[in-house]
Order: sequence, then C-alpha cells, then structure tokens
Amino acid sequence: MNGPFVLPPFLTSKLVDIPDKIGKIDIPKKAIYRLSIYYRCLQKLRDNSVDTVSSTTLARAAGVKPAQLRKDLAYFGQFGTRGLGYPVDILSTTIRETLGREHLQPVILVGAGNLGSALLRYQGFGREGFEVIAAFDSNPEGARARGVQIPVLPNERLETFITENFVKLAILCVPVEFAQSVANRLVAAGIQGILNFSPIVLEVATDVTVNNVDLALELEHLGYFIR
Amino acid sequence: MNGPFVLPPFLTSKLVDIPDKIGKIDIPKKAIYRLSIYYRCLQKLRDNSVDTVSSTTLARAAGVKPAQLRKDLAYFGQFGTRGLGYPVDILSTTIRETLGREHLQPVILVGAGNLGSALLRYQGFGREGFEVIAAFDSNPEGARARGVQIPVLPNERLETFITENFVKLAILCVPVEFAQSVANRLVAAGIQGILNFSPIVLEVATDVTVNNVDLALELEHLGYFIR
DNA sequence: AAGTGTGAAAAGTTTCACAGCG
DNA sequence: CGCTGTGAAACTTTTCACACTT
Repeated sequence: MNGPFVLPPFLTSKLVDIPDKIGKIDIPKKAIYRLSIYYRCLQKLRDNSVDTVSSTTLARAAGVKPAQLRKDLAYFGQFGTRGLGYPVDILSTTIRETLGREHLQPVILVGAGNLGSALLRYQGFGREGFEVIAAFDSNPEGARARGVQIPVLPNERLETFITENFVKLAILCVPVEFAQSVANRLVAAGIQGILNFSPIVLEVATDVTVNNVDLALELEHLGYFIR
Repeated sequence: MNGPFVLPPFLTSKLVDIPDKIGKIDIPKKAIYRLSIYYRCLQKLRDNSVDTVSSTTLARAAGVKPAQLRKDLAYFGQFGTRGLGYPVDILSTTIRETLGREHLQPVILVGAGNLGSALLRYQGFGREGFEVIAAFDSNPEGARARGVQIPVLPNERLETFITENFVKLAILCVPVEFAQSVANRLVAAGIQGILNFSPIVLEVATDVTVNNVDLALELEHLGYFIR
C-alpha cells in the first residue's frame, strides 16, 4: 500500500484558465502537477520500448486512480484509443508541449549559499530539461569556493542579465530576510515564475507564479502524522 | 532495475482522523500544513512581544483568508477571545503540541550525496526544532569529505541505529534507483515518516507518511504558467 | 473484450454571513 | 463595538459507473 502523495498547499486560486480552441476551460491546478508525474512515467515506458499504455497501468505508476488519469488527460484533448489505451510517444510529446517544455528553459538561481550551491550541483534539474544558466550572489567568490561551476555573478547584474537572456524562471535561495526584496527585483525585471525556498509567503503580482518549497515545513508536517 | 510498475490503489483519504476528547473529528489535510505556517508567524509575533493577534492580522501574515484561519484553528479547539483575538503564546504552544513538536524530534538522513550533504549543512531544519542525529551513506568517507559534521554511518547500520535511537523520521536523498528498496528498509526498521527527495512514488504501508519534495517537478510545474 | 471519455454523484475544502460573547 | 466560532452555502476535485468505440 502506498502512503499519501502530499502536494504542497495552494495559496492562490484553485483553477486555471487555459485558452482552448473555442473558449476557455477550467483545469484543476493539481491536474497540472500530475501531468509532470505522468510525463516522467511515460518517459520510463518509452525507454522500455512500450508503445501503448492503459489508464490503469499508467495510473498505477503515477500513484493515482485510473479515472483521475483519464479525466486529467481529457482536459487537454483526446489521446486514447478505446479498447487499446494511450500511445506513449504521442501522449508524452503532447504533455511536454502542454507544460511548455518544447525548448530548453533557461533558469537563474539567486542566492548561492549552502542550499543554493547544493541545488546547482544537484543534477535533477538538468536531467529534466532545465538549464540553470547563471547564479547570483552577494559574494560570488564564496559561491565559487563552494564548487559552483556555472557563472556566479554579483547581485547588481541581476536585472540586465534577466532582460538580456530572456529569463523567465528563477530559483530563490537567499536568506529569508532578503527574499521579498529580491523577489520584487526579479519580478520587475521580467521573471514570471519563482521557485522559492525561503520560509516566507512572497507577495507578487498576480501574473507571477510562486512555487514554495519549504523544507522545514515539510518535515514539520510529517511530525503530525508520526505517533 | 526497471521492473514492472506495481502500485496498489490510491486509497489515501483526504481527511485525517484525530482522536478527540470524545470521538474523532475530520480535519482537512491542508489545514495541518497551514498549521505549520501559522506557527511560524506566531513565533515571529512572539519575538516582537505581541501577545494578542486577530484572525485578520495572522491570516494576512500567513497568506490565507481570516475565515479559513479561524476554521483551521477551530478544528483543534477554542483559543480566541471574542472581541479581542488570539493569545499568541498559548496558541503557539498549542500548535506546537498538535504538530507533535513538544520534544526535539530525532531525524536521520539517508544518502549524503550532493543534495543530502547540502541539506545537512542547511540550517533550516535545526532552526525549526529538528535534530538530524546521523546520516547514512554507502561511502561515509565521501560524505565526510563533503564537510558533513554529524556522524556518517555505513548503510549496514541503518536498522540497528533506527531501533536503538527510536528514530521515527527519515530524510531520503538516495539516487532514485535505490529509493524504494531503502524506503522498505526504513519502514521495516520502524520509520513512520519519510521526507522523500527522489522523483519516484514510493510504495509504503498506509501507516507511514511520505512527503515528496520533487525539485524538478516544481520547476516543471512553473513552466506551465510562464508564457 | 478491453479500455477510453464523460456526465453525474460523492467527497473534500473554502468562503460567507451572522449569531454570540467579551 | 470588535472579533471569534460555526452552520450553511458555494465551490473545487475526485470517484463512480456506464455509454461508446475500436
């Protein structure tokens, strides 16, 4: 039996309007999260040269129920063949496009301290198709000393770099007391999505998406369930 | 290595039964997440010698609506004074107890590679009252070389250590291909909560809680919202 | 026969609105 | 008066069940 797959809480609206052929449909935000999980499972299937998969099998791999998987996919179109299942390759490509991942997405990381520089060494982002193209720190030398390979620039260069490189995504790892002011600068410079590791609720314009990863909070949450 | 995907039905309910004076009440899981956020805000208020706070003020700090805050707190008892607000100190203590954090909670970390050893250096956990008392790695020397200060033990000692030290929480940072088998060992040894950093849906007994922190997935999710 | 797509029902969560208390 | 506590309403998400297609 598998335990709960706990998704982070959403502090904003729960539905997402996506432009459709005709009008707009409402898609649960959680469905978009699950899309990423499905994508990963599909890639694994493709690696194993499976070319068709049923909702039951894929759902089991992703840790959801078959009906939910079918409903999630149906939000984005009709991909399955009745009696047969879903074509792994087509579905995989479609999800990739839906998630806006056709092209390698440039990302910057701000705050290359302990956690920040570890994230840079962590291979996970690159493996999933993101390229962290630069890091920013008030003390670039210190970050380089922590073994960061990519360019580490001083904070002053933040705005020009974002503009010149059309960066839309940022990973924010600065100490909590600077998080809001740095976030303001990022947004002003054109950043549209922030992966925030600071334990603070960031206030940003509504067209900016903030995803919080609060490590202590996750651990704390577990504390409730152990007895 | 890539066996068939086997995952039992996703039976996890979205509600949590907590033992009450008389019977049991159902509490939204998300409310428990928010409890941690409230707790943090309360600590900040306490640091600033505020002794009473209204739902409006606290809710704003936590990024939720006042009514939701009141409802969340009401799940656990009546703490407020009508016309006045909530007593910061009492509320803070109560939440702390509710989250099972009266005592310092021992935690182990398994897999002291890049990400794992960074998490160990990261001060966030300790600051929030968790103590990572030991790390485990197939190559303890390597982890020590990465500057890990706490004891790094070989994987063989996992079971005995967990039993002898009554450890209930584990942070799992091993490479994805080992995640499930290590999780099995953790659970068999008595671990009840796993903070899982591997991009995999872990299968565990229903009485074990798994909290997933999937960094690439969070970034991918952001990708959907930028245009 | 096998398996998708989907309306409808059920379950879960948030918000409202106001009674009631200090 | 101000603010909590809460039933009821509104809303969101999940699950069911089955028509329908290959």
